[in-house]
Amino acid sequence: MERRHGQVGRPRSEQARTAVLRAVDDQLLEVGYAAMTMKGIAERAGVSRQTVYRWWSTKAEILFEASAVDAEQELAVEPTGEPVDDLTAYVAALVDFLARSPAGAAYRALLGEAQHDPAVADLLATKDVLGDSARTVIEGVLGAGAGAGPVPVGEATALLIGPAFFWVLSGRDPARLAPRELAETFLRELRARGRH
Amino acid sequence: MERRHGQVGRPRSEQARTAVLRAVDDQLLEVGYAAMTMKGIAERAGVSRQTVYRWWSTKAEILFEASAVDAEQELAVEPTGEPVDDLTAYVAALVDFLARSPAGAAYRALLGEAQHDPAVADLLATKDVLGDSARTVIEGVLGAGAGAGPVPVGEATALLIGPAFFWVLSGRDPARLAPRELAETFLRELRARGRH
Amino acid sequence: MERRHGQVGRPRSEQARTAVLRAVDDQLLEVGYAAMTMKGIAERAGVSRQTVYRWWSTKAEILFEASAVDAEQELAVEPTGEPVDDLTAYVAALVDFLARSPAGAAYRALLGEAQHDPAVADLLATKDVLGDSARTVIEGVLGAGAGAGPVPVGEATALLIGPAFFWVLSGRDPARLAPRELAETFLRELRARGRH
Amino acid sequence: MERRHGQVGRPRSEQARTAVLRAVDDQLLEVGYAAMTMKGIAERAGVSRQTVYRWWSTKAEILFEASAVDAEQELAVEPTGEPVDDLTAYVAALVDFLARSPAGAAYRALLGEAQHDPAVADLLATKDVLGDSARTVIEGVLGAGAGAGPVPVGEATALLIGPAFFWVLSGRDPARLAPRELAETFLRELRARGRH
DNA sequence: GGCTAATCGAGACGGTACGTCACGTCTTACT
DNA sequence: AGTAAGACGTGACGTACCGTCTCGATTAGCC
Repeated sequence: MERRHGQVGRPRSEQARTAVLRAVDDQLLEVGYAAMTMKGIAERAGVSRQTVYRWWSTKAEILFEASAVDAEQELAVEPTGEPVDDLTAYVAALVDFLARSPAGAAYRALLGEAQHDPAVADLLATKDVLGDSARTVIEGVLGAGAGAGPVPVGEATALLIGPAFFWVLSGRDPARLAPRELAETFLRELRARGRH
Repeated sequence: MERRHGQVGRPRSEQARTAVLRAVDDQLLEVGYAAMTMKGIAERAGVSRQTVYRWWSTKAEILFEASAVDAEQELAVEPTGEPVDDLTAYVAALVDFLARSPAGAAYRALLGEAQHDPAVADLLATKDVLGDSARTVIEGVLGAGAGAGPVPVGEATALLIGPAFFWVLSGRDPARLAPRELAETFLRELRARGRH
Repeated sequence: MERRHGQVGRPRSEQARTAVLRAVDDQLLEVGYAAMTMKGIAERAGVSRQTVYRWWSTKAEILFEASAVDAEQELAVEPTGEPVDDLTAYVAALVDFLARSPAGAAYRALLGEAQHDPAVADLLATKDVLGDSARTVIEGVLGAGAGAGPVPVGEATALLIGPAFFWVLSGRDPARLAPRELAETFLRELRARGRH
Repeated sequence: MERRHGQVGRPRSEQARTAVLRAVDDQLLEVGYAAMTMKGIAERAGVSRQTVYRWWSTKAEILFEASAVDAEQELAVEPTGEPVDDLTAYVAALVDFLARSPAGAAYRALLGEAQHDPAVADLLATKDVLGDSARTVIEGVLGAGAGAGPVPVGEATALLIGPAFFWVLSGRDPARLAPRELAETFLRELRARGRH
């Protein structure tokens, strides 16, 4: 009776899985997060409602799985060796992501839900997309181990991301944001604190 | 047939209005924004559902009306004449508001909704609670007309609010935030830009 | 605040009620009891599912309400003064009802359900359609107060109804049943017992 | 490669078959016919759902196979040579079967289903459990070939079974039934008709 | 004091999505 | 070929809230 290796029963349909992830992306753009329903996703994916529920509990979970990979890619910047340029590129990528990318729309929707739904907050807490990307850039600029310096990485992250984050989420025009100035401001502050 | 002045018919019940606003506040704390329903609000207020719909279209509208005044009060700081102290007090008030106050919970819920619901975004755009309070403080520190200086007020606002805003909304622990350091950082940057 | 007389709220829609009762009758004939669903009834009636559930809990309840009146009418026979004729007419009506009438099909379906669903059994127990009609006929033949005679009415009822009831429910051909013989048998037995 | 006689491949598991039949009996008593499901039977039997479906189409089929043998046994009475006693014993057995025996509960459930499900009606028509047992008793009393007498066996069967059958299926209390009186009534009628 | 008109409560209405359940079929690996 | 396991599409279940509607009752200004 015992089964030692290999899976038992019919294997999960990879086709169904990707169809759902694609459907949730489409639905987000077409009808928006609020109007998105489990039923609608299933129908759009050509998959039964039961199958959706078998693998995901909420639309937030599906959206998270569907957008996490994209988010990481869109927030990665190649280091050039020049701190100001790297930081500027990152801030620009951040604004693009938050304000213009589909994956960013998903992220904003989830972060919005997280403000009043603890389950979604927990979900987002499993992967700090913004914080991770910012830390990577900051450490690339300062050298690894920068967190041991005068500014803890967590706080530095907030200084770097905060202004752009607030700008976009409060509904301000992303075109009126100057990534290079934010990058320079951040660098200036790092150096100022270093002098103490 | 036309009536030029004065309303005809039974006047709106002020009692019903305040009961609804109170109910929406209570419900937010008790069940949270997501689980809040028009039906629940009506029942909690001891008012018919029709009456709620007669005066508000969505729970967001009610919540906005119920929390706007509180928000303004909680974000106002008395000027002391000492820039660092004023800014520190403001940042502290901001964190308290966002992370600990009921009115702040309402604001975060609405801002969250706004990320995926244009109607709520429009609603929030009618009153820039955070921006206005920040501008008041900044102008108090620099003197009015500071916006004409080297840093536009809008951008300065983002620099001041951004880090704390991101910190709280991304689910980080508000206790680990140092308002005074953020205030000093902000002041340093203002002066640095002034030297150009 | 107190309301002394008259109904409160929107009154129940008589149109919806009759549409549902009619729909359940139609569905029984068209798709049969087993394939009948609350959803199907609602759609057929042009009524929302919620409205059906508001007034009835199960399809059995609806069917019972829809067929009870018909059943009573179909089982009523006019007394002629001649016992054998009255009893024969009744048995004939009983066979017609059970084997050929829509209301009888409803009754058989409900009685069938009642064999394995206590809720339906309770429902049927609220109105003994067959027993009542038989008692009326028997008392018409013997004179009221016949129950005080040698044969309790309950038992007499079983003697009169039983054979035809078994015949139809066990799937035998109703055409091969001779109502007059059953009526004569019943009368003979009544007299035989009277002689003891 | 070809195999000429005997079956090819793994033979049907007798263990699985009996486990299913036992499970369906258990389930009938524990949860009742209505709440009995193919899934539940399979799990209870420790057998895969597919295996159940391979050998039976519906729960009615399984139940029929599981209870038919028991039914026959419970309705068989040993002849004593005394007509009244034999008939009385039979009626008593019939009432016990219908009202108190697990196999009888299965029979009632199936007969109930048959009232609104033609497939079940066909199934039951393959074996006239009640009719056969009654015919055996009647022929034992009258001598074989009794059907050629004044009362066709089919009709006699209905006279003998009908009252008790109606009594139980219409939900009346089986304890208030007098088997001996029904047996005597039946005998009286047989003799009365014989005199014509 | 009667009339008109808008509000209020209650609650029924048609909708639509929810999350669950059982159905009967299928696709694996194993025996 | 039979079996256990379990995913699949299907479709009804009963519930919840949506926003609208129809009632009777209430409360004001106006004639």
